[in-house]
Amino acid sequence: MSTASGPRAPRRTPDERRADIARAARDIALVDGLGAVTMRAVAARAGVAPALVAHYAEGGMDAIVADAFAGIVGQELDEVAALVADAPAPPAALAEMIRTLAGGERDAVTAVWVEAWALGRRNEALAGAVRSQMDAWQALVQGLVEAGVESGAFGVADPAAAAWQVLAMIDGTGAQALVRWGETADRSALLLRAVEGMLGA
Amino acid sequence: MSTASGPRAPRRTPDERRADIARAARDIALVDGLGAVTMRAVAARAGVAPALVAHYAEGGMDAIVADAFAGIVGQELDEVAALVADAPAPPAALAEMIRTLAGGERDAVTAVWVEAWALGRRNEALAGAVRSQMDAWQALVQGLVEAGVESGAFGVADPAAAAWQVLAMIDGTGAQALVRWGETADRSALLLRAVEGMLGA
DNA sequence: GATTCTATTGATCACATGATCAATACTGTG
DNA sequence: CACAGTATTGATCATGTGATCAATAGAATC
Repeated sequence: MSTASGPRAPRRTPDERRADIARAARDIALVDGLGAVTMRAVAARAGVAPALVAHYAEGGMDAIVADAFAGIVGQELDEVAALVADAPAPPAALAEMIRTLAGGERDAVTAVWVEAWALGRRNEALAGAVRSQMDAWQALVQGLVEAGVESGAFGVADPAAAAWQVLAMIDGTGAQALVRWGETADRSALLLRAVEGMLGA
Repeated sequence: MSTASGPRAPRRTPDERRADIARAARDIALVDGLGAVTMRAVAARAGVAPALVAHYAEGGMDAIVADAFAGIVGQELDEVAALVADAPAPPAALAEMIRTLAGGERDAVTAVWVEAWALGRRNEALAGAVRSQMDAWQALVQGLVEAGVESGAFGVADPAAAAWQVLAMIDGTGAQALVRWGETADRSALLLRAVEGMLGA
């Protein structure tokens, strides 16, 4: 394989190329994990020479990995936020959120989360991105809890703490599922019941 | 550094040497993470040539990593089990368990857990070890919950499910703490309150 | 003391990683 | 069309990984 990369890639705008590379990095992270987001892997996926990836990686590979994480998780957050916004009421929104998060379709994203926690110890850019995304998630869930409290559907004294607990629960079950522990079948249903209990629904 | 490793290591029994290597692997995992448990790193720590580590690694490096994980987590389980056994009643045992797990003294072990979940995707031996340890933890917590239910301290319909939820909560908060998210000060207190709520204490 | 057994090592592969830099080939401008 | 600007590349470095194997050195046995 040496350093070959086929014919020369068509010339593109730096912004376009940057987008291509970022997209390739996200794809790889989802399929093979964040740890597989390597210079050569991204280059191959983007149909480009490894040196070009390095050229556009201003903060080094660490930055590309961090961006891939932020992109994947940010998109998931957007999708779930839309789901929550479309729900008729907080309880339904909560149910929908947990169903989509623990339904099994998003296991790849869960794996990215877990790997990000681990790799964040050695990649400060990634650690920062992880903290940002966690803040965003906290805000979303806290808003949902507050709406439920206001409508009388939830009975919780401290919405911020409750949101934090709900996220911990979701993250914990997600991590457990990564090694295929416990029955994945009704994972989402069990989780929903537990969270409803925590929120006094 | 090449391949130098100082003077020849004193000859030891295969069992002793195996124990030395395993110990070195555990030490490295606790300080620098499971991902740092490499042939050369273990060899250096054990004061031995890299080839000797390979010689004793019958299942390859993957097995050594898996053993390091099992050793670290197994010891933690033993310690917590002793704590639980010594507690006067289930509620006190629960409080003591959460205090020691989320107190901050065991962050290194938490990091090992999270890294094991991530690495378990590529290291089947490790994944197996992770599942075993999770089963053991589930058994411990479930026993604790059942004792509490029997004594009337906890009000829970399904102890197995409750144990699973408690562990998810602990794991989730631990993972979050890895990237230093949220106030670590009263982490243990918040977690205890949440878990008590889940158990109807 | 000589000999056998084996724990231990050095040297070396094959491969993968991130990174750098001069050289190349394309695009748009004059 | 000629030319300047720059996106893209090949080659190469330094480093790190797991693994293998013949050679060595030290202990136990006779």
